[in-house]
Amino acid sequence: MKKEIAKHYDPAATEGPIYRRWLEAGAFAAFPDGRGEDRRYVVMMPLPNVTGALHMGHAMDNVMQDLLIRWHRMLQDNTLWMPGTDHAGIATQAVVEKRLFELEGKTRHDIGREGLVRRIWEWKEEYQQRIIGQQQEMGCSCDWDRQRFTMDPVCTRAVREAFFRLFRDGLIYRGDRLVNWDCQLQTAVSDDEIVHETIQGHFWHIRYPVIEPKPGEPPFVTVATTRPETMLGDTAVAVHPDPAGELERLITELPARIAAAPARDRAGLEAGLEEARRRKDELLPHLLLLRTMAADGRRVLLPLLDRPIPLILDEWARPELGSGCVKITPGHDPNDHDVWKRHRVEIGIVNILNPDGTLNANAGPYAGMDRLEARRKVVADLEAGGRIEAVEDREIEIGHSDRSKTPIEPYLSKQWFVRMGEVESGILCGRGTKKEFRAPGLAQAAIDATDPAYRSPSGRRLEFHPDPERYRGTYVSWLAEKRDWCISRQLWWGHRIPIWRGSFDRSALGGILKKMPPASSEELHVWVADQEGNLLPPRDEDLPAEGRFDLLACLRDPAAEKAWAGALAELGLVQDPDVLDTWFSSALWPFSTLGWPDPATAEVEAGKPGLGGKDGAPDCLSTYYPGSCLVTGRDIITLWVARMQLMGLYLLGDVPFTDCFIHANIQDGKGERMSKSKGNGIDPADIIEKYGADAMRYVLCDMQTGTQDIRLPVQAVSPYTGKLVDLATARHGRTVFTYVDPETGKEFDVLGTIPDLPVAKIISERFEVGRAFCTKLWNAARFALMSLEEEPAGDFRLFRFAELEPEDRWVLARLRRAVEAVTAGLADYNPSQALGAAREFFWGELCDWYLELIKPRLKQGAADRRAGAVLALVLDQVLRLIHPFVPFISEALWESLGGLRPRRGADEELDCRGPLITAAWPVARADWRDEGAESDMGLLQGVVRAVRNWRSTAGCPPSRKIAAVVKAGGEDAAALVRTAPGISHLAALSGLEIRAEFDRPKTAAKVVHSGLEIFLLDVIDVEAERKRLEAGLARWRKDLERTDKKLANPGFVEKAPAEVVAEERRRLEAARREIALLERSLADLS
RNA sequence: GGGCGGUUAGCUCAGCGGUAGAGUAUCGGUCUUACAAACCGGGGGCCGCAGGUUCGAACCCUGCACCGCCCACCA
Repeated sequence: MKKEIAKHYDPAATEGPIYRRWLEAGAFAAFPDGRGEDRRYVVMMPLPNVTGALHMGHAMDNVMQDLLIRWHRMLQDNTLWMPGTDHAGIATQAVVEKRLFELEGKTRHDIGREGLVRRIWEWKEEYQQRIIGQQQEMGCSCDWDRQRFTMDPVCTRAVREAFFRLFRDGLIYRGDRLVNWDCQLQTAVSDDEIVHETIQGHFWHIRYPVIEPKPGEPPFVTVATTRPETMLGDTAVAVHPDPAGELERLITELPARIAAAPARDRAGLEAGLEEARRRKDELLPHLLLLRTMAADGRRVLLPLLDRPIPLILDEWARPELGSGCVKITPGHDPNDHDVWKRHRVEIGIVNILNPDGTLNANAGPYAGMDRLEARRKVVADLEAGGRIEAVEDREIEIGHSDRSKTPIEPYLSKQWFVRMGEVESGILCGRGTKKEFRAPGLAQAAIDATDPAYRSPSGRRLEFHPDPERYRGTYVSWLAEKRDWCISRQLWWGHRIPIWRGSFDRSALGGILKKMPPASSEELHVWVADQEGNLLPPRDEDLPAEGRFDLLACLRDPAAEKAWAGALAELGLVQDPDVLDTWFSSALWPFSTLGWPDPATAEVEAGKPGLGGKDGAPDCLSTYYPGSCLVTGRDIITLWVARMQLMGLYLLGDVPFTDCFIHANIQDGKGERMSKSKGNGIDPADIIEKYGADAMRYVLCDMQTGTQDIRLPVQAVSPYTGKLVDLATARHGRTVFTYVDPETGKEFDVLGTIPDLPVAKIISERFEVGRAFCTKLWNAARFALMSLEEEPAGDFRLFRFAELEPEDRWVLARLRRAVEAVTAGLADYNPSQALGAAREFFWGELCDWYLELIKPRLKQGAADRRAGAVLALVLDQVLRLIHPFVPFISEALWESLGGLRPRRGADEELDCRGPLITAAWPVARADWRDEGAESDMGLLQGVVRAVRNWRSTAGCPPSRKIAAVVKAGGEDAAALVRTAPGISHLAALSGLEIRAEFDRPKTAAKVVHSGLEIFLLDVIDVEAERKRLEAGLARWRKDLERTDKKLANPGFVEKAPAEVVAEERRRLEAARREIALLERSLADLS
């Protein structure tokens, strides 16, 4: 079968059809089968949010996964890559709400919960399609039939089951906490969803008058704040219980710390010491007085509201800072909240905020104002009342919501939490499984799972790559805080919390508990919570005699809900309106997608493969859990990796994956992380359109070297001049998405967000490397295929390594090394190294040397079939090696190769059936070693390079053939005889003689290479020749001098390892030899 | 404020104790029948700065400077 191969590679015409063929062949599909545990490879895709389209950072993430998956598929593992998308609760709702307001001027309250959720589903459908389209364009070989969304029925069921189990085990509680409140989205957000920004602010010092001061007592105390409006919620002023001792301790300890501190910190510490001493002398009497007043129960009057509040003693008030006194606002400051917890009986707690950020009735005359407006008014009123002692300008760090970009307010509200820390008597992990074990607490279980010395009951642990210790440090240090995880969000988009609750007085509680529906403990779990949030068993006789209590009832699944929710409602319990943090459902992703808790009954969409076992085959959960490798960026380690680990360990008794590959982040030309919101993101589709998917993948793999981050400078093609504009230096226009063309001063857009501005295409010359590689691959294959066309495909003969020519054996020996190097690079999570090894073999050895060498043999046709057979074999192996990196072009060439040469191999016939995507990964054959051939080729390359070098400096083009004589004897001569035809061909010689003795004719040039003298006849230009020889001599003399000096150093000779010294001696000898030859050549010239 | 990482050719990055590397850009040459999106050849580096350890330092140690990332409650 003859098939024309196009002269140029056209990615756009090739990629789509190839991808469709893979899909039709079911090449991405995974099914449980008989392959053992060590032959599975499972990757769970980090779920892209459905908030928007993907950028190059996602492309990196997806390409890394596809690389590993394709490699393992070729290793013949049972390979599952589970794709999916995340509902991304807060982020998606924020985007849709924003759009609703911009386009229709409506808020979520105008269209209601149902209406908003419906719109978010519409948005999700649109962006999910867009994301899948992008991933398919990149060549991602995920099992699309198994694709999941975090709000699919099967995932939702897992969320509910996980919640039920955590709740039953007392690991979920409802607490009165200060949370990070987003006043715009009106929800709590987690610490991880906050970004801190430094802004210019003020520090106000305010005087609170002392109520009826006694003689000698100060008329007021001064406190300071950056948020003056919070004073409306003050319930105390604190002073340190032992200011003298505290200052003394500082003065004693600081000198030691100063001595140990780095120089740059010293000045600050010394100033601190000086200040502490000054305070001891000047401020201490005042503080001691205040302490006595506090102990005496004295009070101060809160200005503006004229509310008496107590002076209290608490260590939070640091005598070395500010006035030594601190206002206490338990409702709006986390530290003050802690103070309140220590002084519950003495002081109150006041919430002054409404959920939307306006002040409530507790703010008295300021009620109804926005908090920032109130701040101005409070300051003005305090000033008018002479209460402001001083105002300082100061840089302050303000937490902003990552989603709405508005300042976060600490806000007192009831939220749901997962208990991360140790639990008395520990927690049972993997309950009901064979891997059941006890752990001190959720966070500790996840920490232990990464300890190299630790062996889980399953024998598995988690390891990070490519820098195990560094990333483990990030993971452990975050988990070690064991901060309870706030899982409730006041949103409408997400998994509803499956709790029905009511608040009852102790007197009513007994009766309610008696009337609880007769649901089994497998359907319903009930806790009673006291005002502190402590969980108590719902037994009337065990409860405290009085107080107010929350009754919390969790219904396990929709069936239980259907059966008993009505009964709960009749008792006065209502379902909690909140939804779960999006990370709660994504933490379950490694097993919720596989049908946990029961694959047999997992509900999947029509037409999708089921998750239960069929015809005796195991089910998906037992086959694909635990998974293999999670591929993601550093920032996700705490947000997601840690949470998947602890959920997997708790619910299934095993780590969800054993390896975590942390890849580099993509930065823009300024070195800032690429992100859509920054406006510096680029759509992989732009790059694919211009350079092709393989070119993009090639470059992403090549950039992934193991360092932190990768700079990707991009340029825009100016829509005004057509010239390139470097976005790293261009000025922004009216938004971060627009830039100003430096030449015309006109503005353009890069994302198509501003309707009236022209859009500039984005390019990055980095990707030209990838395109060049594809072109080279295409051309080399085209040459090979054209050559192979010459002979009939039918008469395949399996040649033996030993019967091949030296260059054939050389290329196979090099192939063997390349297979080892590529495999090792992939195993080490170093795609760049793996790709480099493949490229070096393909380009630097196969194309540059082997193909050129065998051209004459290929022309001989039937006389020597060996070159063609080796060529087909090596091309086969190169395509396999390169396929995970550049899947489209390699698959296309594989098809052409198969058409011409369906049977390939040497020593052993290869299995070449089927598409490349499922072909076997190359094996490094131990018997393809040939040091003799490699040394012959080394000589050939050296001589050819020497002649080319001379040609270049002498300006003698290859079209001018030259006769040459090499003076050599012994083994060198024998090797030259073997390689002479190749040398002649590659160095464009008209003839090459090897002689033991030869005197240079006057018309010959001479070049030397490793002791050999090469005479190029009838070419001489004496002056040019002299200059060239002198330059060579200078280089060698410099080398000799360096080596000589090194060997003359007795320290070196005595202390350096013997082989290093021997190597230097060899160098010295080589230099002397070359110098002697060159000197003789120079002498010959005259 | 704490932690982690980076600083090597114009650019993007390897190398991490034994003569400074790749790709790209640049310069010179070549249309050698697969490939000018190529081939051949060349130039270009106080390996951020200052000390130290070592026979020997881009590499190890200690400072300093600048850049980036993560974490953080200082009134």
